[in-house]
Amino acid sequence: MAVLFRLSRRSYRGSGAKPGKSAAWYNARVESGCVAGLSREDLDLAATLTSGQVFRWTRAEDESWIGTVGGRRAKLRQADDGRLWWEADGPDGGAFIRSFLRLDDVDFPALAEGWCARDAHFAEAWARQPGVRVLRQDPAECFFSFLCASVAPIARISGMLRGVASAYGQPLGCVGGVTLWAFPTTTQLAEADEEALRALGLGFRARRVEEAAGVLAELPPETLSALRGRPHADAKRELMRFFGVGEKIADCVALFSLDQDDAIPVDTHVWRMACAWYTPELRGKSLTPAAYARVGEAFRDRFGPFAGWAQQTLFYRAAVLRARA
DNA sequence: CACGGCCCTTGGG
DNA sequence: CCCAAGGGCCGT
Repeated sequence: MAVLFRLSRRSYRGSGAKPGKSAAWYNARVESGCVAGLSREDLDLAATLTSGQVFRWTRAEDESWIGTVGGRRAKLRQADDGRLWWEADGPDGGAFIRSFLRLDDVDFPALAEGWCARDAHFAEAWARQPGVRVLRQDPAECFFSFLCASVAPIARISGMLRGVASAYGQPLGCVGGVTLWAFPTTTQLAEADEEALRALGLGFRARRVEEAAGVLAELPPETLSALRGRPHADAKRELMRFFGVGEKIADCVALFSLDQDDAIPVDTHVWRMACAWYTPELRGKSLTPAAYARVGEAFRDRFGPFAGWAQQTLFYRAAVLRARA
């Protein structure tokens, strides 16, 4: 594992020239299939893709969802009976989709049943919206997504990331009426300077993205994905070496892309719920590192090794459903 | 260690 | 028009 160094502000500034993206036709073989035996409790595709863990999926006119994962295009549609119809770039499109949705390694309804019996607040959130899974994202896209997510509503995060992808990522043509770009590689993203990123609406996040891309471009491409399987504390410490990455963002990356299912990202919503329900002794206090650790402990104590999944259902209720109300 | 000021912008009321 | 939005850093 390469050692990552937290950089101070880089003196070098790139030219800002955008990489050529004209002659990029993507010709991977498209595969298709169906995942049978899925219920709405196993997966609610629409809720999962709008739950604030991914930001570049769009709904097509035929109710299907179009997006990319790690440079592969995918089209997903969940039928009323729960079955999931998919199209994706090969090879092994079916395994690729199952991995993204974590269908093979997490029995979500079984976990939720236990949590409903144990926790009335989870039960209420689950009754309103079951099937909000935690995805296995591409670690690099997840990392930059949450670097852009500071103090921004989901709609704005989506706008920033679409801008970044279309400016610096590989064009992948049009699927179901939706124009797709791969999320830029760190090498491509390292071409962006702060000014260009600010022009895309990133605001104070522009410097953070520029510096992180510059660091990652000098490291092996698998640097972030190599954090999978590392102890949570180690992975978190590595991530927090980047300027702009604190505990919350590190936990988001760990949970949503590194299979760290017990990571608890403590944002304002989770903090409020914790103070109200799980850690009343923290009411009125500020979210210090000690308090942050205490909230994570309380969630893990209550929900166990997949506490991050419980957190996502509670977050969906507190943030997404409330925002729509 | 705890607290507050500050950073950018924009979607939505 | 105004506000709040899934933070983090840097001072005190």
